[in-house]
Amino acid sequence: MIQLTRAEEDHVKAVHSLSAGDKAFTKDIAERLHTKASSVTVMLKKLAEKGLVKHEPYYGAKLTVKGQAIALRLVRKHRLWETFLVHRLGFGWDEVHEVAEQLEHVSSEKLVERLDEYLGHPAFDPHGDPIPDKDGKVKERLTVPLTRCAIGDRVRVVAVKEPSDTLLHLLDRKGISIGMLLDVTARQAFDGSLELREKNGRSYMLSAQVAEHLHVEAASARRVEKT
Amino acid sequence: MIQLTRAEEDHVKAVHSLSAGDKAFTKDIAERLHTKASSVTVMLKKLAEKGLVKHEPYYGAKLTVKGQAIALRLVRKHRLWETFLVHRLGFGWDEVHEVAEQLEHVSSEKLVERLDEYLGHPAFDPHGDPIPDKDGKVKERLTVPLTRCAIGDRVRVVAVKEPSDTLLHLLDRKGISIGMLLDVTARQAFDGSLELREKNGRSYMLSAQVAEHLHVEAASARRVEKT
DNA sequence: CCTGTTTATTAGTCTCAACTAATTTTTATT
DNA sequence: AATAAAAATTAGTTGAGACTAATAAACAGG
Repeated sequence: MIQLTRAEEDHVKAVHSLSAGDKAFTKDIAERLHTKASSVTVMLKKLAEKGLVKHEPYYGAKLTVKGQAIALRLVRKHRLWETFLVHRLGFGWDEVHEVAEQLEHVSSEKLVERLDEYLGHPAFDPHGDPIPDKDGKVKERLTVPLTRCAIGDRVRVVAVKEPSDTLLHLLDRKGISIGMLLDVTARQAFDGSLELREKNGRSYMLSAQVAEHLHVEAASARRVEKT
Repeated sequence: MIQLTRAEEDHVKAVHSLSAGDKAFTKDIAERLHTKASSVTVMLKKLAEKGLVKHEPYYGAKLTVKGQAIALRLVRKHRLWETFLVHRLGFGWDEVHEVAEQLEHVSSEKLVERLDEYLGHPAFDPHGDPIPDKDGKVKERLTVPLTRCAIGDRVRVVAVKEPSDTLLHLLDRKGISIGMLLDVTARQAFDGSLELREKNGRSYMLSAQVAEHLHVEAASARRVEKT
């Protein structure tokens, strides 16, 4: 198991999350890492030499199998730490990203496995994103953005995608959280905003922008997770 | 609160632990950090400019008040993490130093305070070393090396000083741990080795080298700690 | 008190990972 | 198709933090 520098790990992870199915582009990686395109190019060349990345100059980068494995281990660590921070230390879900970003670079196989065990092998993190297991396997779920739902649907909130601190803060304010069971009661024609109702009668108004980030599954589907 | 690099933090901590009361020497710092004296000199100059260290060339270094505060925060973090690893994740006390060394550099005020709370504000770490509180205060105890004890003394093991992995491993093998109540039953004239007996009748033989590292307090003194 | 040894410092080099500026390639627009 | 705009790469600097080699200061033994 090769030991990478922090910068190398950051780049591998960025390529991973920016190359959904396809390639990641230099500019986007630079933006993600708050760095410049030229620095990224150099790093991609280095990672290509190490066999972690396939880099086609001017056409983007994707991970090799080896790179994938490393990225998944980093994602695993990141999400386990987020889970720890929220479920054990009582952090708000809008406060954990930064810290987990640091913790994920601590290198100790044993630490990760013990932490996983301590948390009860959670399958999803506090934002609803799947946590890869020791072998990089993730529990897939069929989820759709709330915007895709029809009036009358009964759904369960299972994830917040691209969870910026401001979005999470807004959801906290409105009282929306992972696991909630909601009925879609109305959609405004003017702005696409949604009205939702909980079985206890409480109702919620969400803008289309917010609803786009909330992923749900049909309420009938049984939940897989429980941390 | 100035943000230091990892190397800077390591040097501050090294000066702290090597300058017990007095000064820390370049050579010793270098040895501690697995680096060379020349590198240390350069770093000391830098830390002196930042006002964290008083460096008298050729005569060693000591921390300023500012440097002290930083060192104590690092020690606090290190020992809290060690406690977490042992008491929550079930690590052996001989396995935690390396990992805590990494974790102590994670910078998040909130994380440290939450962790402290989660662990129940422990006053001592798994090796018996005191954990500075938020304000850098440590609970002092009057302890002596086991070698200083007389035949017939009843003592409680409270700390393992300079706990190398090999020493801790040996103690594990012999079944010696923090908190044990022991009677000093004999001392061999030939090599200074000690014989000790537990109230349950089990007896232990410890070499003088080992006994030197085991710090104890008179058994009558009530224990301060409980994690 | 001199001299060899130990310890520290200075000077100069190297690697990593960032940067800016200049150049090249691709893409988009007329 | 020509050219402007956008994106990527290359070249050359910089700073941090390590290193080696050379020099300087402090110390210890005779």
